[in-house]
Amino acid sequence: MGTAERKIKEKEELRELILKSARKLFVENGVAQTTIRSIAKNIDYSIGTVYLYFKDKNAILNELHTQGFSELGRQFKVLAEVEDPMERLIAMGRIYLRFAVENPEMYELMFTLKAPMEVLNEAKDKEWNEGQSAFGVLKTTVDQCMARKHFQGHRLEPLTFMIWGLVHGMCSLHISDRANGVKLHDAAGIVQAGYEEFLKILKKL
Amino acid sequence: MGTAERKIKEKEELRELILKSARKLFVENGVAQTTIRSIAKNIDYSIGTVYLYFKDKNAILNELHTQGFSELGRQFKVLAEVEDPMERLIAMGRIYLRFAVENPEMYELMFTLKAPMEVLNEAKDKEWNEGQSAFGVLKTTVDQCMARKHFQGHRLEPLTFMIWGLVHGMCSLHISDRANGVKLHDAAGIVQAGYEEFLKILKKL
DNA sequence: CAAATTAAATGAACATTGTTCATTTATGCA
DNA sequence: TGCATAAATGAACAATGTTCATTTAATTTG
Repeated sequence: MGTAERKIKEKEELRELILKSARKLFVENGVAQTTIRSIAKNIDYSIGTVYLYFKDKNAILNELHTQGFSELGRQFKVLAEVEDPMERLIAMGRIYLRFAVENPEMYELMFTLKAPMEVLNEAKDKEWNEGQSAFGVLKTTVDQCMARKHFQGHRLEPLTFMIWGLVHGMCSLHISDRANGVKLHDAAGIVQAGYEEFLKILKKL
Repeated sequence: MGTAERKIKEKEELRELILKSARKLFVENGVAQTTIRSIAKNIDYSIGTVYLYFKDKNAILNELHTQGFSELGRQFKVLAEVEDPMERLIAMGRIYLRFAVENPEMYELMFTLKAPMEVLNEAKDKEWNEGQSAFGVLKTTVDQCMARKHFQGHRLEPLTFMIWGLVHGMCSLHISDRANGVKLHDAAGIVQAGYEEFLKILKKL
């Protein structure tokens, strides 16, 4: 069945095209400003066609949110070369920060917006795998740091959450425009500067 | 002119009524689910009346966002009694965390949602006073800690931003439903637990 | 106090959105 | 070529933010 295979491939290609278009518009104009109509228009298909490939707008958001985690994970790949877990932890934070600052719309989709998570809420027993595995990677690294006698007296899970929160919080304040009041630095600079302070603390732990 | 005064007061009262209704609906059903229509219906006025008192929906969001800062500021009042700046810093964090966990919708309005900030973007040279003064309070406390030889080798502004980010980040992850994957604790518990880890670190600085 | 003027309130109407679905068009097969 | 299936369409609906001509109420004035 050569034709059947081709059709499946074609369907997959259109699906990808929709996602690509959606993403482009998100990045250019923001998630809120991107409508199903604008996505459809962008690829010269009708509104209805988009709904043939995605249940609703949230499904698109969720898919892109997953793509975001794939990309962040890809950027994390270089960390495998870093032997020392503490160094790896530090490098991981840097990559995370850079990703957030360079891809604010994607970051919002991944860590802030409720919409992409509603897909999970609808289907019972669905879990946020992306987040859990990302958290798992961080936790493993922190655990390895602890094995080397760092973070003595700390509890693994809450400490990991705190570190995640620290990095996420600075990104989040920056992206939601709340870090503007801190004027001594350019918008993205304060995030980096804040991280440097964290590193000074890390050295002591 | 007694009548003129009364009219001004009446106008102010209806304005407050709209805000009160809006806030009630926000807290009950979430910001996204609260429409101008539902606000109007809730107080038995027409849609148009709401627009007589507020330019648009963002103006209502902005006003409530400001109310949120007033309330958080009120809760911070007890901190005046805490002499030691480090203790004060710790207590401030606790109050902040509790406020966020107890008032998630308000917190989102204050620190996450873009809409209430758009009011500022429209009018040039307007600043985010609420955020800046809140940041200022935190900065002053950190500065006093530094005067007592804590945080040696750190820079005031970036360190303050880092601490704010740390606390905000955990709240933000919790509220946006991203802390669910961390299963060993109940939803709000992980935020507290994370903060405890931060305190362990603080003791050493 | 009645008429006129001003202020306040109304809700129909519009534009924009997400979403659905009966209809049309294209495609693959006998 | 005709038929059955798949894909695509876009009109139409409901919900939303917003506007504005009209109505209603209140106040002032002669």
